[in-house]
Amino acid sequence: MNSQVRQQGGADGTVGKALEVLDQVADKGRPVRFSELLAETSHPKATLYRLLQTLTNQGMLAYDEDRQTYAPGLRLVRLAHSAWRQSSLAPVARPYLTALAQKVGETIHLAQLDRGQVLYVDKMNAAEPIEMFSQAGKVGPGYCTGVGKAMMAFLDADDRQDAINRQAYFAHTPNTLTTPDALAAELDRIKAEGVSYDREEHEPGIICIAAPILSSTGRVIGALSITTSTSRQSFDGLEQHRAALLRTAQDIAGAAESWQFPT
Amino acid sequence: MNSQVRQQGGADGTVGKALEVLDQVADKGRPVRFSELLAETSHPKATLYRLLQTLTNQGMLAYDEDRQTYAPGLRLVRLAHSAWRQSSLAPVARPYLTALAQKVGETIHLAQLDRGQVLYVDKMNAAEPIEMFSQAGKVGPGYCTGVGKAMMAFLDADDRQDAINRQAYFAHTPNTLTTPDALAAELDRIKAEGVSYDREEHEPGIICIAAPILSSTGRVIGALSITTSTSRQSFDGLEQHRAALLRTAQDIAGAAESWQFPT
DNA sequence: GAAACGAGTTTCATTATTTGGAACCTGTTG
DNA sequence: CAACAGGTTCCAAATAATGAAACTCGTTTC
Repeated sequence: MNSQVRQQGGADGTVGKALEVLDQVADKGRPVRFSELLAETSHPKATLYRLLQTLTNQGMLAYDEDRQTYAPGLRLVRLAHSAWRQSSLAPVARPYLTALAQKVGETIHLAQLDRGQVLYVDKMNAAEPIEMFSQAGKVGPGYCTGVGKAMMAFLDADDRQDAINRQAYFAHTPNTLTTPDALAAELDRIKAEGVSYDREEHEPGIICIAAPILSSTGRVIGALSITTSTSRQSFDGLEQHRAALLRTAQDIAGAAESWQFPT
Repeated sequence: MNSQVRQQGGADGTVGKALEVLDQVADKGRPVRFSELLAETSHPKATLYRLLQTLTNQGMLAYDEDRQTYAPGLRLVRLAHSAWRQSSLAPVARPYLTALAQKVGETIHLAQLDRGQVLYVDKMNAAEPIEMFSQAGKVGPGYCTGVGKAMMAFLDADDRQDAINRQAYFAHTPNTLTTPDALAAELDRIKAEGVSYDREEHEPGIICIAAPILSSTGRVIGALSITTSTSRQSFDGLEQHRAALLRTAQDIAGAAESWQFPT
């Protein structure tokens, strides 16, 4: 039913269940009725009811009395504000992204890895002005995006295997890698080469070149990509930007390193 | 110690406690150590430890092994993406804000009420490009901001009283209203007049004019403000924008009304 | 207009989870 | 090397979550 990756393995207690419900509501992308959630969940009526009550009570969900629907609550927006500022690369990387976007004239994505999935934390659309949350916070698959593969390639063995296992391997296009083995092989190539490509593996006509952002100790902290469409640019065109991309990735890594919070 | 408003009255069960801890970490605004949290909380060591474990496990917190610190996790960013799109006025209001910002050439804020506090969901800075989460998600006090007072003024009796009770009444400036009675009186005036003002009540030199955004049934769904500084504009200058402000508020209300999700 | 229905809410004895004091690690400091 | 501080784990007692069933209340059906 859901071609996305499963995320929370084991439920840790009540909190885990509550957050699972929260995700369920959020994933819907629109206000949901109690019964709709009930149909999808394994929890009995009363349990689901109380979980929703608690979450609503806490402002994590908003309940529309008129329509009898639940939607993600504003408290999340408040919390995310902190999360974005602290745990994401975005604030630090902003200036570098801007510079790169202007230089290459293509769309730049900044992403981080969240449980095997790609979480876009910033986007720069050379031409148009920035779109807020409409882009930051979006998630995408790890196995068929440039940034996803770039980050996975540089994980250590355990985490890498874990990430490989979490993928959904849905064939979005004829070029999509659809087996763990194929992905693993591609990751090896990427690690050797230093950059990854999306060869229309996610959406037809969309290609990109991506590079990981690595800390001085070699840990993956994010990735950066230059995206374009086959109608605008050839693959060779992207290749031209390789140096600038790698340079920017390094710059961001450096900035992130030095800008650790004052303790 | 904390001059802000208390938010979650009673703890609902384990989930409530976990979210309380989450807030605590988020409010710090920087990575925190276990012991630092322990010192502030009433929970015993073991309990706090397990709550943090659970939250980290779930991706609501991120744990930095090297530094042994906790920070809000990326899962929040993902969730907030949904929340912002669904529960906030921002996506609908965007075009109207842009138009208004260009017309008046001042900073525009769009806010909603979250438990007596003002939550800014969008901002338009006529001149500069938009800053992402750095503005959206920010919270402010209700009793001494234009948008806060505008929203409170149009709540129904119960909610209004509740909101009045939740305020901290800290005297940020000599003009700040510091008693529930003074605030109530001001709210009456605002309700009669239709717009509210911030007369340097929050920050010296900063003034604004704000209007509520009301649904067709009269429910408060948000507020809108035009902000400037005394050095740039007089009070009368702001007054000039009253009509445009009210007009925009109405337009947004209309747009929000018709753009309810397809059920 | 009564009866059946569907969606949501509450009850209560049972069961499973959370609790927290204290003991236990483990790397640091005097 | 002993004392220590910041973390982590144990386990019996206390508490909170569970879920089948009963109950509202507003609709639809006969």
